[in-house]
Amino acid sequence: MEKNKTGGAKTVVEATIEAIKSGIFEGRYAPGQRLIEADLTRELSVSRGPLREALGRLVADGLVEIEPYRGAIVARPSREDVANTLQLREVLEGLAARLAAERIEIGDNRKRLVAERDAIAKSDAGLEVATFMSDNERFHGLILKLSGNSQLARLVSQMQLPTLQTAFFRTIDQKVRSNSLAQHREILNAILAGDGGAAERAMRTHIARTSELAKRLPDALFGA
Amino acid sequence: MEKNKTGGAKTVVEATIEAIKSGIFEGRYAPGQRLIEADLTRELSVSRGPLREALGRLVADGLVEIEPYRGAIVARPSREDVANTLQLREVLEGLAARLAAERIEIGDNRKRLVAERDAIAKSDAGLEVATFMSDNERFHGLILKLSGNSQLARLVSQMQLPTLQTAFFRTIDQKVRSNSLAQHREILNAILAGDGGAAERAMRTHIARTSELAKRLPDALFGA
DNA sequence: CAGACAAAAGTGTCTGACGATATTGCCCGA
DNA sequence: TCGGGCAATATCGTCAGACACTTTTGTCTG
Repeated sequence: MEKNKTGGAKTVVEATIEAIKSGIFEGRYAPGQRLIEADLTRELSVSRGPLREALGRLVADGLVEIEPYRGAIVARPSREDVANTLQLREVLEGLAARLAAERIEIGDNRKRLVAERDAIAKSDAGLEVATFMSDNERFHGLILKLSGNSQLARLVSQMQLPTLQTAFFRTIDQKVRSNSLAQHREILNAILAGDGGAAERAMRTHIARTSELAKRLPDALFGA
Repeated sequence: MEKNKTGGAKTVVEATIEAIKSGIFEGRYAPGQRLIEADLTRELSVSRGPLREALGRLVADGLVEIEPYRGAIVARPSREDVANTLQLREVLEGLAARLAAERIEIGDNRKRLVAERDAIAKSDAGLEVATFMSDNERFHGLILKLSGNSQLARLVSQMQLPTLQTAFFRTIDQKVRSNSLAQHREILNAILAGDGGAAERAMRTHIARTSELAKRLPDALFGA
């Protein structure tokens, strides 16, 4: 039925994937850094088999790159990759917003979205970067869920550019953040009003804004 | 073993992936069929390590599903999965067509597209199913390439529903096929004319048509 | 100082083994 | 006879050790 979630990873492979993922998210493994099997087997207490399987799956997720006989490194997307990825997220999340608006009366969709709106309103004031990041992720994730298209959620989750996210969110200041929240509210209201067109436009504008901000990141963060 | 096939897959893992993939494409492994490691190691002359790694990557590609302690089976997407996937391909390939039109004067894009138009014109007449399939794949692949967004090509290639493709193309008759070719020509001309809007609309219509056809597939092909 | 050669590091793969889990089929008592 | 329980089997998940191959590093010679 459902996939497993954070916490109860059953197999060693899954646990290993989670460990490496969190290492990348938390910045313990930096973009471009080599991931040497011998080290990882020691750190994570797994043998090479499951470890290699885990690395292989992370390649498919775009978090890791492998070159034959040279090993695995934490992925370092180029500027072009980032721009391309955000361009796709614009259309995909735009679609998600439109679908969510069209399905607002299905199940408890409206209730969940209202709850999200309240949550945003509450944390609006003095907001930490970490709070903003988790709020942001929850917001986008919710809309993908409400779109009713499970493939959509799966695909976008593969386009998170996780190796750059922390760096990205550190560069934007409070004004930009509250601006972003305002856009979230606008999207939310359009969805709650059942106005698919407006929701899609608002979401696309929101992500286009993000693309502009991403262009300002320093060169050092990007790869070939 | 020997030096191997198309493209030059270097490692055993890659060769194994190719072997299983082609097996699925050619229908030698049917949707829902169990893929037992012991059998595959014998058939492909690889050991379990690389084999498991290959299966893991195929999972990420959506061609195979793995349930712990129960093994791997060839993926059997549900009707809903198929509908969702095609909905996404509609927006993604629509975007690709638009971008391709906007970039028609870049590099040798126009030349490549003209060559494709000629190729289509030539094979138009008495067309085999196999010919149609490869023409179709080449056409869609070319437009993705010409879009200039490499992420786009990568993403769509993960949404091929390969386990259903052969079955799908067998169900459609000659009239539908030549109809499809006509749509291809329309898309092509819009791109060559540099009309992004028209190209996107034509492509979206084309894929929406495909969605309609997919709905007519028999229940037996789909999974939970 | 350059090029060649040797050592080291690290990956790719194989083999064999063992415990864990799921499935199958049999046995037994009600 | 029939359903539940229990062992046997099939298969997977993981480990450990070994060796070949490739890339990288380091050193030596001319």
